[in-house]
Amino acid sequence: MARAATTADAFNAVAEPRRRQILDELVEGERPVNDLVRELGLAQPLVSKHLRVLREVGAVDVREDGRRRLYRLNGHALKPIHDWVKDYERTWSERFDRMDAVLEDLQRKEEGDGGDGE
Amino acid sequence: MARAATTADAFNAVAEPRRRQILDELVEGERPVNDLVRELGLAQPLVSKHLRVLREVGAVDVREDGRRRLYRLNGHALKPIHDWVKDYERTWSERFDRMDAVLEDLQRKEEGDGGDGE
DNA sequence: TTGACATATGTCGATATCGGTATATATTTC
DNA sequence: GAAATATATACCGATATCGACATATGTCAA
Repeated sequence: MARAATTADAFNAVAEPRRRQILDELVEGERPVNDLVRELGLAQPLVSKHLRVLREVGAVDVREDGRRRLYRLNGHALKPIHDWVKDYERTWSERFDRMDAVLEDLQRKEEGDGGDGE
Repeated sequence: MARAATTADAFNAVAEPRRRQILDELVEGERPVNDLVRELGLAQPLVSKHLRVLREVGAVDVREDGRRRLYRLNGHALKPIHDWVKDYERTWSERFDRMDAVLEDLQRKEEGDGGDGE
């Protein structure tokens, strides 16, 4: 055994900088492959392959248009990533520190005058 | 040329399910390697290697404690991931759809009676 | 039909990665 | 000092991945 499956999930799909670039382009809207090739400055086959990976994890959808294929973003596939990192936000965000402070304050107050007037 | 650098950034570090597991354990607090070995059920050298990757991207810090090494989470390294994926949230979140509706509504109103009463 | 255009796929080479096993390097305990 | 414990590193094999190039497939235009 060696090297567990990788390209099969959103986390891996997005680990490739070029694939992130592609998604960033598609945020602007539907685009044919050739546009991406020009915008990223990559070889066409390479772009097609990256698109395949993105397609396989559901991050993009394709639509036929004559001899072109229009790729569209499907950000829903990225939700698991968002959900996962979200839980780590408290580690760096000061907002949480301040929220903690407020909560502590509240608790202290409640303990201090348990049930007093107002 | 082949296979661009990978394990060098947070996105790749986190693409490995086991490494995510390790981080998830460390959210609970500082832990020695052996605890992680037990909790993940992996071979010790493998855990050490994954920890090395996480260390190199700054996602964990180490502290010596006798013959043990205590690893601690440093979620700050995950911020770039959060920042990136955040922009895609609008793709799946209904909140944004409703916000768009409200904004459109406001705009329509403003255009409808440009500068009228009140 | 022929040729130009748009895209996907196949093959290949170089290399990175994961996991396993063995071993090195502390550090504590006896 | 010797044995035991905790962790890191080195090496190896299998395989996946990226990028390059060539080529297949499909569509439009003349």
